[in-house]
Amino acid sequence: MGRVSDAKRKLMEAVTELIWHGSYGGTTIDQICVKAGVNKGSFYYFFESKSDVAVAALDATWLQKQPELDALFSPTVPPLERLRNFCNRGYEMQKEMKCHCGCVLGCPLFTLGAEVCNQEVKLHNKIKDLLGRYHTYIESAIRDAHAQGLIHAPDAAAKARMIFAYSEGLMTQARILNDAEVLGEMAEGVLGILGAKSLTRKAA
Amino acid sequence: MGRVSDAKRKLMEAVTELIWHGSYGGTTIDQICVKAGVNKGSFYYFFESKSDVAVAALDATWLQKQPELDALFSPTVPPLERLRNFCNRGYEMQKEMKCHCGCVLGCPLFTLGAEVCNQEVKLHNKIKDLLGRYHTYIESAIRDAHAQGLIHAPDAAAKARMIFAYSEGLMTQARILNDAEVLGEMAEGVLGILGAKSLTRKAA
DNA sequence: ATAATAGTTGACCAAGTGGTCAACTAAATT
DNA sequence: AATTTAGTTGACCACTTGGTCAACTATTAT
Repeated sequence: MGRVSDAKRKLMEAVTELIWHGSYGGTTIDQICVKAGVNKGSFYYFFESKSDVAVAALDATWLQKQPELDALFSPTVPPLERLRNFCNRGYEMQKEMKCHCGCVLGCPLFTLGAEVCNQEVKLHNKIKDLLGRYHTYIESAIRDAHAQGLIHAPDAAAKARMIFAYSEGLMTQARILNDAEVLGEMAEGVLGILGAKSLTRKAA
Repeated sequence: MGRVSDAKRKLMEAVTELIWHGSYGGTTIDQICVKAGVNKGSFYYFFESKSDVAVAALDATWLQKQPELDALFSPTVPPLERLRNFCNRGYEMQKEMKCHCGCVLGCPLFTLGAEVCNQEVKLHNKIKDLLGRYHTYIESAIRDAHAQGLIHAPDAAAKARMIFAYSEGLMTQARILNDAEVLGEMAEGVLGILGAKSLTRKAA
């Protein structure tokens, strides 16, 4: 009933791209509207503010990515392979992005989280929530790997924190250097941190 | 000859604080002037733009920190101890900041670098330069540790990239979570990555 | 003293910002 | 065909932004 529209979706896509390519603070509502091809009046019909549309966009992106992550971290996949595939998927994605648009943009959650953590409470909380989910995937894979005797990691949570910091740090470095190739070592590095000597060799 | 002034220094201090607490994009020249207690006309007497003052501030901060880093990474200090001290110094600094102002702000170079990398060429280059210097300290410590037979790290550069990504990732996570305690594991984690089993035990 | 120099001031401008609104239009319901 | 509803439009506002400038003031060298 009433008119139908994809303006809301277009606005969320626009803000996602602008923030990822540039930054949150440097992105204006006007820019978002222009990029989405939507008038400002329509923006305020759907959203209250920039942080509002950003939160909505993160939610939408997550819903889109979750099935992919569930597949990657499926318990049917050997745990160390889950981690290796996760790393290599990140590597491939950034390589593709570099080809497509010339830019390596890293992990949008981590970069954005670091930017807004002292200014935008709602957005910050959403990011913490989503980053926590990634963390959960990693931790459960490590726990499984330990349970199956593939690695020695009695404190899976601690190892997960290490892997998480390392992978996000590497992603951010790739962004800063605009070089996807620094991610080529990620899977190896992660398995090395876990002490999975035998599995360190490549096996994409 | 002519009038003397500390406005330039006050402006650099102001921009440093504003960017570190908040973000580059969210900081305006007006804010910088207000915080520094300086008129806008004076701002443009000393600097051309926001990115200009930011670059100058980074340079000034580096000059201030360099002696401290030279001491930390002095060749007279056993190499693994250099790294442990470096990590623990970061930990202590962030803990102190949390007490002082309630905020854990992480590494300003890394956060800022991730924010501006696709927008501010000069600033971005300066940041890459400075981050590279940190990297150099780390790499040389690892090379020395290997040479002295303390660890097995024939590819010191690769290990340095890992340590760098891990430590910066952890710093950023501390910022996002506003929790300095995640940095408590840093020294241990770094030495673990280097395979320095015997030295993993604490010895601040 | 005076002239040269280094720095300050605050008014001013054009452009951009976030945000509002009443009038309008297209689809779905009855 | 009439009505309701969902979405669109673009003009409009007050405010902030980056940036300029001529007049002013404090310091130092001669």
